[in-house]
Amino acid sequence: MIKEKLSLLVREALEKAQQRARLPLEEIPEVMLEHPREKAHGDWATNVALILAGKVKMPPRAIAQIIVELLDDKQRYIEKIEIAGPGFINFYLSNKWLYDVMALIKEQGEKFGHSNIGAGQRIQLEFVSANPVGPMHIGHGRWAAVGDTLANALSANGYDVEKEFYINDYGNQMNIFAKSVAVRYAQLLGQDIPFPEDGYQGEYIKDIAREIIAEENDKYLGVPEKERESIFKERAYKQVLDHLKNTLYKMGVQFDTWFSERTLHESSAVNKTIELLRERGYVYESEGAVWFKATAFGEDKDRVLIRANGEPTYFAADIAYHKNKLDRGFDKLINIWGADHHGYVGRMKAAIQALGYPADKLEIIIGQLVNLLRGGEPVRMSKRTGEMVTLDELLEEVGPDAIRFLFLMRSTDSPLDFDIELAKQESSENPVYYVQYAHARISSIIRYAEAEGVSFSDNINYELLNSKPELDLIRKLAEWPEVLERVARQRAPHPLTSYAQELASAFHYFYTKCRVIGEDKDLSAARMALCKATKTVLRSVLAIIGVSAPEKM
RNA sequence: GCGCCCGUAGCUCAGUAGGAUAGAGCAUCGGACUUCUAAUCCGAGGGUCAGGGGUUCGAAUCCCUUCGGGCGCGCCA
Repeated sequence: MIKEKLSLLVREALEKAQQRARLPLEEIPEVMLEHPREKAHGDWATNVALILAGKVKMPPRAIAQIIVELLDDKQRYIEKIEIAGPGFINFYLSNKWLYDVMALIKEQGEKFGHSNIGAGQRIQLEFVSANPVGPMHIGHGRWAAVGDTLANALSANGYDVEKEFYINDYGNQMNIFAKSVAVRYAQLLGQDIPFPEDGYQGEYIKDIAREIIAEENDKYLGVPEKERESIFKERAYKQVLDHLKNTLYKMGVQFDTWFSERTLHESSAVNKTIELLRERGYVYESEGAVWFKATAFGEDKDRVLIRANGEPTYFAADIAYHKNKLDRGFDKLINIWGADHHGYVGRMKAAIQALGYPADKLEIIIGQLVNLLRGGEPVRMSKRTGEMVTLDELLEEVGPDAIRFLFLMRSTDSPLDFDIELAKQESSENPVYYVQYAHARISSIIRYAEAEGVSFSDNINYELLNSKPELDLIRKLAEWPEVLERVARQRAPHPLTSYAQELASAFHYFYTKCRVIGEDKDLSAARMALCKATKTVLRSVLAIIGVSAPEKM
């Protein structure tokens, strides 16, 4: 891209300055290019002269002057260079490179902006991983949107990504779940028995019980309690899991792998992993329990792997799970966890190291939680009391496009206030519609041209695109590769929605200023090409965000 | 008490590796449709970047500290 080209040009100029002893340089620093905040300061700027000033003991503007003198722009992409302020070098690009971008978009289509910085690196991305004991809530929706979009962005940058859902289908919560269904079943069939204190109160538990009654009536009333619970556990589990998959499908999220925690216990992978850690010297017994020596890796406490009652902890299974992932040969594991799990990060990284891997083999993205509001009032949610708004209900009320877009607009470092009333009420002024509208408008122009029987030659004279709205729009298109790469590198999807809005805005502005289909055939052809290029990039952005690109609105 | 995240316009938030005059949307006010979609565009007002100190040519950004908010700190998952 142009950024790298400019950086290289400056570097070459510095090398020349070094050879000709114009600057007393020991080594050439990395040349950083950035977009100046002020458009009047050019398309790109570098502060390299300011950085060097201290080292070579010369005024920054004098250094900048030397760099500019020695800079050799063979491709003539630079229109003008200015030395400004304390010593910035500002580059004003020629229109030629913008027209080259247009040609590139036409040539590459929706692959424009994709890169190969991942170079086939295998990444395993684990996210959502909701417990299969109830419907997903809104917080899960945020991780679904963030994880899926991150996976898309990484793939577009040449990473080989696998999306995985870890099913916590083992342990006490499953038993409580089963018992809850069993009691509801009996109650619905007229038995007067109390509901367990720690049971799940949600209406969905009754729904599951009703379904069992509808299919098999009171067949299980005579079955011993233990056995009944065990049967119900499997039925209910399967049903909830199917439901989870369906909800995620509606969100547009599909996982490559669904990994069951149970299999780790059944295959004794958990025990084997503990033994492996023991061999490596990180396991000891105390107070009747088996402990992991997390303090060996700077943690403040050691952690229990097997309780005094002989049951392995969730943590033990999670270590086995991460070992399983590492054994599958991924270059990097990325987990997306809610902020309520952040205290868990240190010990998991300690475990990775105890298994013999560097800590950075595992990356953990901590996302802040979602606060659900309705008309400004907080909605308290609890799986135990069953008072909650499910992701399904939200999908029904607001729709997947708006949900994904709204969830991706904010940095995952910020807690997100999600007001249902607002999301519905604003739905016609929602940013997502603003972006989609730009796409629909372009489609409409294309339809109009077809209906009018207007045909364009393939030989497009891009130089006719020389007004401000046109050039601004092309400039915005040219930013796409930078945005996409940054999202992948920083593992942060939210710049995508900003970019989508900016691109839509640049198009809407162009649309009001420039008539596409008109008298001048050549100009019409060039503007149509610009519309199509914009459509291509918009589709690409929306595809990565996971939002539809409608032809009509 | 300790740890992580946050505090930027009336509201919700961006702000890329420390750069030049701190941005966007919503809200408010004022304009623009006889022409390819007005779910649009143009303009205006609005700020002690929570407070204080430090680092330097230069700080919303880095360091220290105070205040305020969220979340953790289980032989729960």
